[in-house]
Amino acid sequence: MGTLTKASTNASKTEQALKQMHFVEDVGLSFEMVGLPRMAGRIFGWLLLSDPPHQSPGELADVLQASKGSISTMTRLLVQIGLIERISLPGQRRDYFRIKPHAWTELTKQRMAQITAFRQLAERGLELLEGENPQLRDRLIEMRDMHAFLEQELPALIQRWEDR
Amino acid sequence: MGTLTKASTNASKTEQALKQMHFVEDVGLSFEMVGLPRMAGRIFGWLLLSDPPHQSPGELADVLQASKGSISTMTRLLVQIGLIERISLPGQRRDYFRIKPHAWTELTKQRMAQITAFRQLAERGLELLEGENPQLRDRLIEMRDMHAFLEQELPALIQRWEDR
DNA sequence: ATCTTAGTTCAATATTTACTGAATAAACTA
DNA sequence: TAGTTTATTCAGTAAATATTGAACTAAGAT
Repeated sequence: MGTLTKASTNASKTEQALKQMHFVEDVGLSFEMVGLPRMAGRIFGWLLLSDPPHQSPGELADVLQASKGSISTMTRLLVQIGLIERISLPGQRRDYFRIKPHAWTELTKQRMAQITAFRQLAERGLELLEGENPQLRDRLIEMRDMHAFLEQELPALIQRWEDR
Repeated sequence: MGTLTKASTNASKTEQALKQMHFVEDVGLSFEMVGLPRMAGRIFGWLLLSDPPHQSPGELADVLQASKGSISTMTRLLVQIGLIERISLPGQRRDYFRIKPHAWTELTKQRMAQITAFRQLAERGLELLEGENPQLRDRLIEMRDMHAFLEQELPALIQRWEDR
């Protein structure tokens, strides 16, 4: 665990644990910035550091000092949006959660759905302004075209990432 | 205003107005999906359809049936994140709001900041796992690399859009 | 200068969202 | 089967956020 060689030359265990919890807290805040619940971020943050990488709901409730109910709800959400997955290990009794490999490409694909939604919205707007002064339509044309552009280009970008 | 030639062959004015309000409501919902206040979305939605494209706070409060305070707060927010701008017309008395040209590239740049934040978070995580089993570090390496990739590639993509 | 109209600020309120904890269910253990 | 452990559901509560409306400010009109 030591930063240098073996045991603790510098950071004590509790110091390290404190830094970890600070990290977890900050992931929570970042999730809020993106419109997701803070507790979902805390769970994700802990799963980024935990050893082993898979943790049971009980363990999560324990280290994050959250209720089981909260853990249950938030893991369900995280599974649903594709950031974590539920795994059941061979011999072991129950199941665990871990960060889904390629979680981030999942999230980007998620955003694609939003982009599509905005493009469709722009198209609905254009129907409403059908026959109107072209100047009035420009706003919506830009909105539609921009999102159509991203809809076309992002998958290629993701592909490049996956093939890297 | 008619969909076909001049006056109303089909949709009456109130029908049209209803559809417009439905559209405005849906933009509000879409904004919520992205983590912005619904009222900000309503304002933006109305500014996508309004004739003229610039509207005064009073007009906004009026059509959206919201309080002046709400309009004031939300226009401030929208200006701040770069989606709308305040304009003051030559002869006219006060100022108006309209959708900022290139509002959408602004928003995309905004998201760049989030991506940077996540990359930095991943790097902090890696420092915490320094010297640990490489398998444990993989999660954070993927997170860092993915965001670094986007940080590098998105500006080029936006550039291509602007040069189109 | 006074009146009128329009906009902003901010404290109070309403609404929404996150979180907890008790009750319930499910699954292994003995 | 009864007992133990662990997870889920859900109603209630706490906390955060959005929204209103009254008081204040500023600027044009008379």
